[in-house]
Amino acid sequence: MSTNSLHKSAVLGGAVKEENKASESDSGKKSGGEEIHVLQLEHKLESAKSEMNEVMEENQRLKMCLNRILEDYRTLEMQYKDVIQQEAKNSPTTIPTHQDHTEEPELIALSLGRTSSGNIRDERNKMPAIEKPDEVNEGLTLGLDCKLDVPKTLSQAETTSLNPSPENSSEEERGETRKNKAMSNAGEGGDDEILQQNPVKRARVSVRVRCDTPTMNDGCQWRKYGQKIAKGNPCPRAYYRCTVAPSCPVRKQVQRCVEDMSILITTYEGTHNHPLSISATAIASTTSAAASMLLSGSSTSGGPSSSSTTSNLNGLNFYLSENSRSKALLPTKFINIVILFTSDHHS
DNA sequence: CGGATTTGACCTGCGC
DNA sequence: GCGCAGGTCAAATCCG
Repeated sequence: MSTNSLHKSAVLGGAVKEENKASESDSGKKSGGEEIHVLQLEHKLESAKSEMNEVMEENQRLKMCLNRILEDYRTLEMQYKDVIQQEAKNSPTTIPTHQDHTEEPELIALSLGRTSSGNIRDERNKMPAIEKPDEVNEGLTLGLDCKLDVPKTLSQAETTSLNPSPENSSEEERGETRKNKAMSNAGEGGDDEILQQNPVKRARVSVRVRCDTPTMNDGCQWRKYGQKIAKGNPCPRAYYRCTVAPSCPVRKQVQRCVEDMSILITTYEGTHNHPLSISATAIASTTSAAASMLLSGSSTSGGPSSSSTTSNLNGLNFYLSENSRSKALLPTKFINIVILFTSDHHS
């Protein structure tokens, strides 16, 4: 995970040495009239050193982050196995298999890690057909992929179409305009139709960071596609779309907090269907871990309809809340997970 | 000149 | 049914 950063620091270190050599040889040959040049080189050396230190610090943070995630994963894995064993003991004939978790009502499932994108079909494709190689889709993609599973009454065919897999989510990204969706709502089955028929809830992760820059550098490439003045907040809300991969369904909203203008609220929606950069992976995995922790807690204490759950993990404050439109003016199809960065963890 | 951003118009969902 | 607000589109504009 952090090997690229390590490599980066190694390369940086090499560059520093090179410059150091150069400055030494220069100072030996040249006269005092070129001291300015030597000073410039020393200045560069200092800046390179500080940059290297920053990279090393980032490496340390990423390592710690990875360790935390691995620990969480192992803990959850153990708990999962225990639950399986207990359920198998209690009612071995009636308990559904856990691969088929769609039969458990109100269960929130969060996937972290490999996502099998399946076949990205290209019906009604208006965008340039950029065929993604399978190995990209099968690569390690870290992202938030949360869903509320549907009640038992739904058929298997329906439940399989519910999963917000990249196949489904990418369908939104095939250049299909909302106009076309509206026109096709009566006939063809699109995401919106599915969502209307079935109460699938996608996760939205809000990251609140004290940040002076217009946007938080999260390692991804984004393209702005809209801006709105939201009610109750004079600061405009900007809408961004991930442009790392042409079919990536991930979007984010960026808005300043109305109470504290120095706080930047970045809301991520969707799952990346492409490999992420190191810093992006760190953020995605952190949010996923937080969401996993919170969702698992809330699902056992009354389900996601409960108002909110708060927790703390290594200096990060998390709370999970399902926004109802009347309260937060957000679509009810989303579960909103808010992450407060109380320390300067933003990249 | 191509890609990114801006911005007004339009669509959709929800509450009354 | 109407109005409002959020979200998206796409033409115009900007910028490197």
